[in-house]
This record gives sequence, C-alpha cells and structure tokens, in this order.
Amino acid sequence: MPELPEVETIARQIRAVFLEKTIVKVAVNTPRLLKNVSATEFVRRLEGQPLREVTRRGKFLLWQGGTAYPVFHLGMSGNFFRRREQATHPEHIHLEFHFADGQTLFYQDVRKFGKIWLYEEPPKFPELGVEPLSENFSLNNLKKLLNLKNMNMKAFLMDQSNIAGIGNIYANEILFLSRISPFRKTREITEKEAEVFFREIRSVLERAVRNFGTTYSDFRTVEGSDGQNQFFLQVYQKAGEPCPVCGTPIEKAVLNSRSTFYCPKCQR
DNA sequence: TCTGACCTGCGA
DNA sequence: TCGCAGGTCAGA
Repeated sequence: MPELPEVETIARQIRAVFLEKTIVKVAVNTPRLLKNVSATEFVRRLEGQPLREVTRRGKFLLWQGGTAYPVFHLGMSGNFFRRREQATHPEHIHLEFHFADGQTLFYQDVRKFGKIWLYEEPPKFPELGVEPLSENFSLNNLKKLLNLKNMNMKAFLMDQSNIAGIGNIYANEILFLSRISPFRKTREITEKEAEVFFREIRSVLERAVRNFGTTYSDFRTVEGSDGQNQFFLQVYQKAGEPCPVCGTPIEKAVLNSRSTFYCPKCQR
C-alpha cells in the first residue's frame, strides 16, 4: 500500500492533530512488529512524552516522542487511524497511542509486513537514495544515477537506494507518462528522455500527495476517508483497457516479480 | 538477478 | 479453492 504519497499524507494528518500532545499510554498488541526494542522498553520510552515531530523519509514515517525516535515502515498494509471505527480492520490493530486530550492513534496492519524501530537519536537512513520531492533531487544527479546502473527502468524506480519512496503503483505511472518502456535499460535512456523522466517523477508524486494518496483497496487516510489519486491513474491495474493516449490495449507483464502495466505502443 | 518467504483478505 | 495484492529481505 503505502508509497511516498500515502506516507506523506499520514505524516501530515498525524501532525495536524497530535503534534505537541502528550502520549499518556501506549499499548503494544503485537510485540513481534517491534524490531530493535522490546514492547516494555517501547512503552517505557514513549509514555509521558510529547509528540514533538512527525516526518517522512522515503516510505518511512519518523516520530520524535520526547527524546526517543520511533520509526515505522508500513509494509504492504500498514496504516494509522485516529479513531478505531475508522480502521478498515479494527481486529488487526497492533499499536495504540493514547493522548492526554483523550484521542487515540491506532496502528493497523492486516498482513503484518510493517516494522517498527525505536532509536535514541534521529536515524540517518544511509541506504536510502535521494528524496524525489526535495531540492537535492536534480536532473544532473538523475542522469548520473542512470548511467551508473545497469538495470531495467522499472527495477531502477523500485530500488529505494536510487530514489526513495516509489513503489509499484507510481513506478508504472511515471514510466507511462515518460513514454519509457519498463524493460528499457537505464544506460539506454537518452538525454531528452531523462529530462521528461525527471519531470514526471516529481509531477506524478506531487499530484498523488495533493490527492491524499491512492486508495486501491486498503489505504485510508488517518481520518478514515479514501485517497483520491486512484481517479488519476493511467495504467496501473488497467490491463486490457485502451491506452488513454493511443487506444492500444494496456498490457500486463511480470517484471522483477511485480505486476507491470504499460502501453506497448506509447512506451519505447 | 531472481525466487520464495513473510501474512491475511478478497474476488474470480 | 486459488491466485493475487501497494514491500522488503535472505538466500540460491
């Protein structure tokens, strides 16, 4: 589920409601989701602490709770809800953060692929590539990366050490709008194509953030409403439907063991 | 570089 | 009942 736009939406909504509020009680219902800390320690370090900051790096959600730094990776189905009844599967709520004003933030994860860590200082994520919506992401460094690698374009976009935050939905959409085949090798990309590719990476992700993410099956915002970006998808999950540009049926292939959707005519 | 494993729910 | 799903990681 959650790629950059969905995690960004969650971060913004948690900030809007819970920032500077004190966490009075933490419940860990599924301790095995905690990767570097025991449930007891997680609770001890966060109870009584104010939520100082909520940010995002790639697909990771970062909190500052007093002097501790919880980090969440939502896997395929992780999500946060402000009210239990807004959760799509309340029976799969693994963490509960009860705040001093009486509100609670619930972490739900049906498939339990999510992971949670607790750090004593802000984590650095040396393994992650550039933030595509930051000033550090430039056409020049994208061209350098493309030259450096020798992989297909779909795999390039999905590899978090190149660009952080892009998953299967947005990789498909970016390649379609860039008119680049998912099977092309990074080193074959021309100067002109790289320029379009660079522009579309930003524009696809920015649009999705503006639309509060894509609700394909599970994703809901913290407030329980659907994202709106699914109405803007051009190819993802549209196999057999006409390409919005040329009318050729969209094809589906498995590439790097992920479903890949593309127009065989428009994307070269 | 690729495959299977980790989980559960849902739709065909 | 089976195949598939937005992600990552270990191991071949």
